[in-house]
Amino acid sequence: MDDAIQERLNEFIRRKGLRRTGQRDTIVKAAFSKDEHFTADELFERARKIDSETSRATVYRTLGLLVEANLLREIDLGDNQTTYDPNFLDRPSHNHLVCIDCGRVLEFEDAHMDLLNDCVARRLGYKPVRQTIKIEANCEQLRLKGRCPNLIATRLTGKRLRKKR
Amino acid sequence: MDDAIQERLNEFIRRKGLRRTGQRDTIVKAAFSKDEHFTADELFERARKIDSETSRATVYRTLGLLVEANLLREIDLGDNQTTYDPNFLDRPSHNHLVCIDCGRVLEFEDAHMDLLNDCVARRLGYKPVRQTIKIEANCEQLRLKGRCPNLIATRLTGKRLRKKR
DNA sequence: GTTATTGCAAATGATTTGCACAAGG
DNA sequence: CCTTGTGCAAATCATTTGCAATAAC
Repeated sequence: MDDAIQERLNEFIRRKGLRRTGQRDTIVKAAFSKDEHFTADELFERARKIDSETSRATVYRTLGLLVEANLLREIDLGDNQTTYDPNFLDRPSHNHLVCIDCGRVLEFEDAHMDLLNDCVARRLGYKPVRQTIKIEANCEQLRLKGRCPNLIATRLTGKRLRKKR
Repeated sequence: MDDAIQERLNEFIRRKGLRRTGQRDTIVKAAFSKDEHFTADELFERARKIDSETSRATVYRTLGLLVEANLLREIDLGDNQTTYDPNFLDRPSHNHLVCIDCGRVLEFEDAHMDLLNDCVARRLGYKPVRQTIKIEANCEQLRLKGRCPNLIATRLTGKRLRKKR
């Protein structure tokens, strides 16, 4: 996957008269090492493991570039920080379901949905550019059986249970 | 409209063992005086016109209550502050189209969309609680005719052209 | 009278920025 | 070289919170 990303980034960098640097390579590598969503701070931690000199400021600046180059997309998971989604290159129009119980985020795609949104926008006199759908939902398994493996895993790791701060 | 809101708020306040206060009445009046979306700061300004003693802290605390009571809903317009939508009592499942050109926000409802989201969530094993759709789009009028009345109005008032901070 | 509420100022936490130094082309 | 990139620490900005004074019930 890294090749396509590197190439798009190089192209973007060239077009804007910017420079390819070691720091940017490090941060890009960290960002696309998994297909998981991440926050600026999580990326900072990952990048530090590759190069411990990495600064938060550069992480933020590089995130800005990657979003502008359409390699990352900002999503809002309802905690008060921006989450970055590295999966829009592969699936350009996916959306998110956030489990209210455990905070788990599922991605889904639906062509009908895309089409419908497109129609709605046009009917209103607009040309749709981007659509964001977030479904917040409860886990059926938890509701019916009183337990949900994700919730248990979440509690164990303490990750992604980010409500309001 | 104010009656239904007051009643729901009173009920909520009673149920939680809270108190009805002059400040809360002021802020609620300010919040529901128009059907426009607003930010905490905009509400603070409005409330100040009714009672100049009003503090920002109380506005934030009251906003929290109103959201919890389902009288207001938080929406994310992509600037870095929470926007509050007072129109969910009337139209519980509406969504938003944000004009990329002028920042204007249009509300729309679509039953097919609701149904589709519902199906998608259930197929994934979840019971949908809330769904948020945001369409970002360009104004056709602006694109075709080179001008858009909203854009002009926006530029004149300087309001709602909030990009990133 | 208790307990919740308020205003103020200080604290917080994510993100941004100014600046002097370092590194790409 | 000349300009862009980087780390650091300080600055921002929306939002939250501790606390002493005040107001509901």
